Amino acid sequence: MVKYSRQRECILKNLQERRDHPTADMVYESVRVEQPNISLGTVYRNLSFLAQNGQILKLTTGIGPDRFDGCTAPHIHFICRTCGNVIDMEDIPQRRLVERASAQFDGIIEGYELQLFGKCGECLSINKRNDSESHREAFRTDSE
Amino acid sequence: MVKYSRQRECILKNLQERRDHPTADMVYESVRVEQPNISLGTVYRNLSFLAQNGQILKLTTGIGPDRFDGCTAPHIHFICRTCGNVIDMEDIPQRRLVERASAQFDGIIEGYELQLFGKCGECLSINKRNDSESHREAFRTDSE
DNA sequence: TCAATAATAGTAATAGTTACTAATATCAAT
DNA sequence: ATTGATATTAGTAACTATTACTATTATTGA
Repeated sequence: MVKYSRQRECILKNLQERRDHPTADMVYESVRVEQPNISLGTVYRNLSFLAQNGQILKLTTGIGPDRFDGCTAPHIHFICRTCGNVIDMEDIPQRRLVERASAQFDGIIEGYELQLFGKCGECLSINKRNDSESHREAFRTDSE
Repeated sequence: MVKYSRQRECILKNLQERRDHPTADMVYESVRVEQPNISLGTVYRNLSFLAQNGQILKLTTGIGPDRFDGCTAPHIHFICRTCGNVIDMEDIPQRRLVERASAQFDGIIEGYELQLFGKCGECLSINKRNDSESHREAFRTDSE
């Protein structure tokens, strides 16, 4: 039996209002403005709950922590291998993919996930900037 | 400057000879037969190294630890949401996917990854077995 | 209003992975 | 073959992301 909770509603609303793909920790920091006493465990628990209910998406990118998406309409995710950010792209439907795959398989295919990898526009321009600067100064690290 | 190491060769050979998709720990246990003193850190370091060189694939499934694949020829991975195992499937090329995606984007798309999710044949039959047994006995947990 | 129990905050524990360091192995140049 | 530079290692510590635990609080149906 599922009971209402102010915290869960706040987490869902937060995800639906924003257009990025935050980590659990980013949601935590953001929701803390309205719910100062909310705990990180509650955020994780509710993100899992909401993802299992299909109200949000959980994205495992392989680069840093998992990310979450309040938009459940079909679309593709581009993942930047440099900064780890996720960028939404228009859906490009893969026609008959599941049928064709099922034909060579004795399990059940429930769905698929298509992720694009590469370098985002921002990381590209940082690259260019660093390249041109490298004539006059040493390599600049993240930590400064 | 890359230097030869017996350990790295052994890890690569192990992955190329097997047809499953082992975790780092599974590779470690397997390689330990020939290299009893190899350390888990060495396995992780070399798996990352080989993946970056394109000699093996690193698969982040979102279910349990990362998995590795010695077969770099294009093919699709099915991931069982119940047991986490990865099963190879024939390639179903996504024609013009990257071109179409690039058109709406200012970054660089280097590649894509298509993963199918569902329930593998083995987990399906365990389900059926449990269903029919449930008439006579209580639910059997993993831990016994 | 009350009892049952779902959900929480806060914290501890865990899994997977990476970082560190002194010792060892590789390899190009003697 | 010997040497020196340095890549790689084993072993261990540290870290990050996530889950589990527990006493307390909130929700809800009766």
